[in-house]
Amino acid sequence: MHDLKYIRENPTDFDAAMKRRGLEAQSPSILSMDEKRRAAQTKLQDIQAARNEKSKMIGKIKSQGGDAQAVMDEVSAMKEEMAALEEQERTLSDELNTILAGLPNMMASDVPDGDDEDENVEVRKVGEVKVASGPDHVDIGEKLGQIDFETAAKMSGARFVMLQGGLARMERALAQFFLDTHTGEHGYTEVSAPLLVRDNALYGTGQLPKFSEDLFKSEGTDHWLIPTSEVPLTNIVADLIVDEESLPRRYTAFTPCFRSEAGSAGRDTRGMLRQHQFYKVEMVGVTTPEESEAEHERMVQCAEAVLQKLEIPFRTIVLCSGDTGFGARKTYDLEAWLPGQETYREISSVSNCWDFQARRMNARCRPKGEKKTRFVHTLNGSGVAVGRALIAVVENYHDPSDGGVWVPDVLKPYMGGIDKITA
RNA sequence: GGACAGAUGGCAGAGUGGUUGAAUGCACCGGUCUUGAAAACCGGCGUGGGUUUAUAGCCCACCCAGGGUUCGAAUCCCUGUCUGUCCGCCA
Repeated sequence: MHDLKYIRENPTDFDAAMKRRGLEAQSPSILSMDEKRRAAQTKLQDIQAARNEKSKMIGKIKSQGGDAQAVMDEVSAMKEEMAALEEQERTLSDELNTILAGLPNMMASDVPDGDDEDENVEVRKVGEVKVASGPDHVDIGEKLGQIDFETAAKMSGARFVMLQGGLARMERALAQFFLDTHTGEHGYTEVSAPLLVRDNALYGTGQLPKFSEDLFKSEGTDHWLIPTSEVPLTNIVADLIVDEESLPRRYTAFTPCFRSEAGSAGRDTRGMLRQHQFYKVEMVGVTTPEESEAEHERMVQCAEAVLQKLEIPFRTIVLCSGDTGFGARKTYDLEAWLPGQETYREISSVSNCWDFQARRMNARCRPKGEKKTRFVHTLNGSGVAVGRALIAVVENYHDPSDGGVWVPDVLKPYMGGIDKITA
C-alpha cells in the first residue's frame, strides 16, 4: 500500500518508481481522484457539523419542555444531501484504495534496471562446484526407489511427489537443521503457525487482491492455504503498535507451502523443483525503518550460512527491476548449483518490503518516550526451501559408484548417524 | 454442531437514546513538596482524517467490524468476527 501523502508531495518520484515497474504515470489520476474525494469529504463534514449542532439544540429544547419540531424537520431535510455525499465519498475512496492496493512497491535505488531474470546481477559465488554435471534428482531418486512421482500423481495429479525411506527422512533432517541453525545461531524465534488464513492476512502481505489465482482456497470456508509462511509470520505484527526497543523481531517457521502454479504450465515439469506443495523454512524480520537495510543483509547471510554448512555451492544475485516481486523493495536470490541441470537454480529469496506490507496490515512501532507512531519495516526470506535443498543435496552428494547419496556432515545427527542413503 | 454470555481508552472498569470522546482507579508524562526517593497534592494524557504556512485553532469520524432505526446511537435492531461457559463430537 502506498502513502497518499507521499504521492501528493512527490508525484514525479512516484511516477518514476512506477515506470521502473513498467507502469505508466499513476499520479495524475490518483491525485485528481484524491482531490475529488477530499472535496466530497469536506462538504460532507460541514453538513455533519451543522446537523450535530442542530441535534444538540433539539436535545436542549426538549429538556426544557419546548417544541423542537421545526428544528427536527430542518435536520430531516439535510439527510438526502448527506446520503448522496456519503455515497460519493465512499465510492471514490474504494476506487482509490483499489488502485493503490494494486500498485507494486517502489524499488530501492540500487536495484539494477532490467526486463527479466536474465538481467539479474550476481553479487557473489560461494563454494566450489565439485560435481559439474551428473544425473538429476529424478534419476537418482527413482533408482533408489525413494522418489516417486507416479504414486503421487495417482492420488493428487501432476506437480506432487512422494518420498520414502532415506530421502523422506532427509527432507525432515534438512528442516530440522535449518530451524536449529536459525534459532540457535541466528536469533530467530521458532513459530508454529496456521497454514490456513483469511483474506485480510493475504491482503496484508500483498498476495491479495491481485494474485488470488496463484493460491489454493478451501471450498465452503473463507480460508486460503498459505503459499509461504511469510504470511502468518509477518501478520504476527498486524494491527500492533510495538515498542521499538523490542525490535528487531525475528521469526522462523517450518511449514508446507501451497501454490497453484497457475501461469507456469510447462515450466519445470520434470522433477520436484516446482510442486503444488513443498516444505520451506522461512525467516521473517520486523525492524525500524533505520535498521531494515542492515537486517536485509543479515538475513541473506543467515540463508547463505545454511547452504555453506551443507557445502552446497551457490551464488547470490540481486534481482533486477523486472524480476523483483510485487511487495519487495529489493530482493536477493540464492541459487544452488544443480549438477542435473548444470546450472544454478533458486533455493532462497530474501526481500526487504520496507513499510509496504506494514501499511497494508497496519503494523506500527513507537520510539521510546514518544507518542507518534510509524510503520515498521518487514523482511522475509527462505532459509531455505526444503524441497529444493533436498534436490541440491541429492545431486551434489550423489555417488555414481553405487547410486547412493552421501549424507552431508551437518545432517548426520538428524539422520541417525548414517553416512549414506542407499537403496 | 447445539445453547447461553460477553467485546468500551495502555490496563481495569462505569455508562442502556440527548452538550459522553466517554466517569472512576491504575499505569504513564510534567510540576509542587523532599537532602534524595516514596507518599501526598496540582495539571496533562487515545487514534485516524479534513481544513490550514502550522506538530496552533476549528471541524469530522472512531466505544470489535459492517449494515439499519432515529432529528440524535457506546446505548435499540440485523449480520459477521473474536473471547468465555456448558453440551455433543473428535486428532
